[in-house]
Amino acid sequence: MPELPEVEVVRRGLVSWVRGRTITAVDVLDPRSLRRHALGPEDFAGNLEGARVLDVVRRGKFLWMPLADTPAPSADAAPGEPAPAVALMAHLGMSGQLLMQDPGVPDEKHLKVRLRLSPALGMPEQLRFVDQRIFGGLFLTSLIPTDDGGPGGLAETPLPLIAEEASHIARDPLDPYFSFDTFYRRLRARKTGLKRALLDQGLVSGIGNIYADEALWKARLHYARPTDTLRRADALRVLDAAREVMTDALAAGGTSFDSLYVNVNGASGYFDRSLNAYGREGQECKRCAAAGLVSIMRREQFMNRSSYTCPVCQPRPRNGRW
DNA sequence: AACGCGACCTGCGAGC
DNA sequence: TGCTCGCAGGTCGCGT
Repeated sequence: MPELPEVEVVRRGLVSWVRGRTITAVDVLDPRSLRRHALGPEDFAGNLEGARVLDVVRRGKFLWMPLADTPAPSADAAPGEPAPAVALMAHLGMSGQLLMQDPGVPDEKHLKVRLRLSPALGMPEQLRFVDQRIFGGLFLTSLIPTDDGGPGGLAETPLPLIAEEASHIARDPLDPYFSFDTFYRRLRARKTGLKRALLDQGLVSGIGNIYADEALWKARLHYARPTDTLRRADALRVLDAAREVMTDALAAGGTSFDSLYVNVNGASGYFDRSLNAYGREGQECKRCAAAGLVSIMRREQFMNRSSYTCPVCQPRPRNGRW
């Protein structure tokens, strides 16, 4: 669901509301949303109550809040040893939302976790995690040192620490520290199709099914194009396309078809009006139409999900070659 | 080691 | 009306 632009919209919204505030109470309404917190809901709540939120940072689609003043470290920690840095991690999965709400607002149908925050003038007092499909979730994670410059993303204060659970995630194309050379070298070493590689968060992060199709369309490349035959110019074109489409989507407040994808204030983005490939089965390819040609966008199953392509300007690679 | 599939969930609309 | 099916923007873990 939410891909990089949607998660970044949430991060930007959240940071102004929660930075510096203390979590005073935690209500876990559905423990399934804490599936990745191995120690259970009581441990989760107990460690959060009294903690202060230092920032909101992101790596790919993972979002986390480094915390201060978390309760005492575990009993087996050596005396005098500083408590390990801890963060509240959030992943929105396919349908997760993080919403700032006033206490009087009725519980959302799929409200899973409520964090009550210390009062602050003119600011909502609750941060709510709402998730219909429960593919997303919240959990606590350690922050571990990284030599790669920190979470990067578009964090205001990139720390030289990264959430352990996100340490396998590559940088995203909008990250100033993203290295095209590294990406291209690793891409060429793979024996797989281009779209599968674009969706691999360990190779390049933030791209999901919508923006992969948009970037491939823009770059005139087919999703099954073998990565080990990609020329540098092809890879650069599709990466630049991903960057453009995600930058535009970010400026529009993200893509959303319905109320499932909203910012922290509950508002939807407008980027769906700008989509050229995703969801356009049966409609004319806009680029072909502009050139006076008629070509109908098609939808195919790939990786158990839909892929939208123009049969004319994104021809399927033949016998493993271009 | 890397690839590719199935599992994890709920809800909606289409078709019968 | 009510059932079934297919579909939905992600990630992880397993088998090969």
